Amino acid sequence: MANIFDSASRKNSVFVDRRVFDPHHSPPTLNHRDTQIRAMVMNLADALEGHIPGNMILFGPSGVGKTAASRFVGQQLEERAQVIGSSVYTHEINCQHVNTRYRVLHRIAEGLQQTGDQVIPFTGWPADRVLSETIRRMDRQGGVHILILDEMDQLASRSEDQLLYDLTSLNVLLRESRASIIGISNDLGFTEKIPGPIRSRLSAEDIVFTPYDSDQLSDILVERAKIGLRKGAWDEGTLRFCADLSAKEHGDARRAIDLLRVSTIRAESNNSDTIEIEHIQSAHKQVEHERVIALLHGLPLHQKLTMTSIIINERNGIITQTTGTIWETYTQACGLAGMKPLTSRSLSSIINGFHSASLAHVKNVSLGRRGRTKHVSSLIPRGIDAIRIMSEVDETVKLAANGSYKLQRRL
DNA sequence: ATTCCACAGGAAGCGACGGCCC
DNA sequence: GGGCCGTCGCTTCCTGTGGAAT
Repeated sequence: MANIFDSASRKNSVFVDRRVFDPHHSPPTLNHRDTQIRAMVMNLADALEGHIPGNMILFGPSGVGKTAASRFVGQQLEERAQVIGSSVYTHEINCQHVNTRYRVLHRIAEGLQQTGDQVIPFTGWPADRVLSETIRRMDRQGGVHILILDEMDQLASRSEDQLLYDLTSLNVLLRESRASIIGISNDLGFTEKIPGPIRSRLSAEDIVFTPYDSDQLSDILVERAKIGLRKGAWDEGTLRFCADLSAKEHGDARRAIDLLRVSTIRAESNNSDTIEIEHIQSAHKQVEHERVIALLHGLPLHQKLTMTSIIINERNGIITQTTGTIWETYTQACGLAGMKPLTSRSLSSIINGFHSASLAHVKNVSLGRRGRTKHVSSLIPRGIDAIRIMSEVDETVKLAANGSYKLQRRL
């Protein structure tokens, strides 16, 4: 008797090893980042002799290998230290989530937890107590501690000055160990936001990562395909197409690899033994749609109402939307939904958030005597009914959208 | 050269909430 | 149980700003 899983059998899978397409996969070598890796190695070599390596900040947009490079160099450093009998420890912290003084110190201390140590609670202790416990544990371990702060700009933009002060003063407080910081940031100008005295204590070397071009992305994809895909299931021309598409849009290796992964799934579900251009094209559309739908679903209510207002304005033919026109529609929508609107200050921040998430194109413009404002247009791909998608998870959006669309049309 | 608009966006503070400590 | 601490999502207040209009 046939089994429902027969058709899903992976015997003839185009994949050989899916793990190489995992966003957290660390490749054994890192292509096209030799200059940056060399600069990091020169700095960190001091750690092997027990000296304090200089701090570093890795700059560059997302998916250009900053995190991968720091992880790769960190691993190699720890391995080398073990061989020559020296002590080096790396602590990787993603400041997007771990973004306060308390949490960052907590995370470092947690990594050095030993049996018999008091467990530090998620909240409740005075932050100074967490700091002294962290320092105690670092000293107990000895050696050199490399703190890798991914998305470090989150700390500067949240005025976590005290934390940056603590981290840059660690070597004054530590007796038996040393510490060094590797910051990772998308924002080139973020060090400008750090107060002068802390910036000079940090005195980090800047290492810049530029987006991958089409040739480089193509090399990266070929490397992954050699390990992750069945021989004969792909050719360099198809991967080249995938790389061109990604280079044109973002130069982000992570997204290019994901595009190849989805294209492979497409090929498999079409019972094709090989990945073809059309699989990449349809995967490309699918990836973008899925990204936008996930973002829309996850928006908090007032952000949904703001996005609804932008779309309603567009549907009503308002071509150049300003903060003011969005605010009008938004307050109207809130009224219909029986909600108290947020202030225009908050709306302005929400609109900026849409820009960062690539849900809207936002540009600051000056209209001379008619003031300064933003010009806003949605970046929701055609074929996605954003209001319907947001209404699916939030009845309030439906209520607000129906009413305000009619009202606007009467204007 | 000056005025003025419609905001931008930083800073401070508030209130609610969750958690720990004594 | 009350005090303390950290966090979050706001509001309020404020100063700054580009460039067309005067």
